[in-house]
Amino acid sequence: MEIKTLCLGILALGDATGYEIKKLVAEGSFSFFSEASYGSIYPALSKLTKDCLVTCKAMAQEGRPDKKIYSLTDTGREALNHSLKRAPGPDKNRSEFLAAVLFAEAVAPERISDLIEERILEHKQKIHALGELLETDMTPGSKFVIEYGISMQRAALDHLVKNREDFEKHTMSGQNNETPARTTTAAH
Amino acid sequence: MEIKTLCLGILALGDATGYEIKKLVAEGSFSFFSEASYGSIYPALSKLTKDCLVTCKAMAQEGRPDKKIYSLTDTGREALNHSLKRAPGPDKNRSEFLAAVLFAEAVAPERISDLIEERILEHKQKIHALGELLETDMTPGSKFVIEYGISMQRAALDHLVKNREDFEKHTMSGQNNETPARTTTAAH
DNA sequence: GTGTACATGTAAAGTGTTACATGATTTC
DNA sequence: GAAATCATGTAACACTTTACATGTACAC
Repeated sequence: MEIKTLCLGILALGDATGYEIKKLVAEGSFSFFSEASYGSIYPALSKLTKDCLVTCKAMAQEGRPDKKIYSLTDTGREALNHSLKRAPGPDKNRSEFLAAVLFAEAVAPERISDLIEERILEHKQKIHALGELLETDMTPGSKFVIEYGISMQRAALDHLVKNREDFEKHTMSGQNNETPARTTTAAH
Repeated sequence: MEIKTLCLGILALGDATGYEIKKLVAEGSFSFFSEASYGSIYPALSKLTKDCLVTCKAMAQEGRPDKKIYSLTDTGREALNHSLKRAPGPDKNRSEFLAAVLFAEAVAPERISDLIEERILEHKQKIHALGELLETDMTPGSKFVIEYGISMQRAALDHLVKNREDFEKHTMSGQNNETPARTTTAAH
């Protein structure tokens, strides 16, 4: 999902400033399945304004840049509607953790236990954080989505707790720190 | 995780060509938590070779470009080890599906049911595909990681099956296709 | 004969992040 | 007095994808 569509969609939920969009994406209902920095949001909003998909009202403020409140136009709503008709692209899940687990197996198996330990803590923290979000954030959609996030975090946590011992046992026995199993050609 | 580190790690599991790395990332143990195209892999391998983190043996072939088999050097192994010492960055989960659900709530609630229906099918297919992978792919690490993927897919599937009815009921009653609830300022 | 698998590589275009620039106000 | 919150914006850089370029060989 490109940032422009993301902004368009967020504005369909209500008027907002660039700053507020950033907060939603960083801490709100969007936090666990999207990302965007100011450096991408502000240009996106400018472009959308230029293309007449949103309008912008500048509100003067003292000691601060004007607050710019963006609203979706009818054209913008149509455009969003149009892009919702196509099936959403597949999820993109990038996990340095999982990669680290696979790599550590070959290069530093003694690291795996710590890796999993820390991960478990992170999941617990995230479940807690999402739980708190649930208390503020209340449209059926955000509720559904945040609860989805909680389900996923719990599933990851459960998997780690249930399978770590078995996995660690396997990697311990094979302690091959400096000489990994080299198969003919990459038969992983 | 940048592509260079990804290549380095994959080569720690065994020698491979760029083509094989691409396949691993597209269909193998890495498929559900990383991504990379030829356009990023080949340049990455060149750079790694230039920096002496990997070496490259060209194998002549008939009617095809030389097959270039890359191997990790000791320096490369050290570099990988070094980067494994830092805690892995947080996962990046981008989901057009979840965004579409949130946006559809405001703009086209009648679309939600289809969206979820298709999603359920996709999860079932992915669970099946990962199950098949399990039968070929067998180091404890890949097994652990693929089973992790299956757990996550199952959790998503379960969540959708269990919560869709309740959620759809809520969005149906509020049928606000053309006039979404506009709060003062983005209180989603 | 059509499509897929094999096999590498480059260039242009797209998309995004990071760091910088600016500065008041409020909370600890 | 230090740090966070509010508020916008640009420029340089990083990274990646897409499309192109170039073929052979085998399966259906």
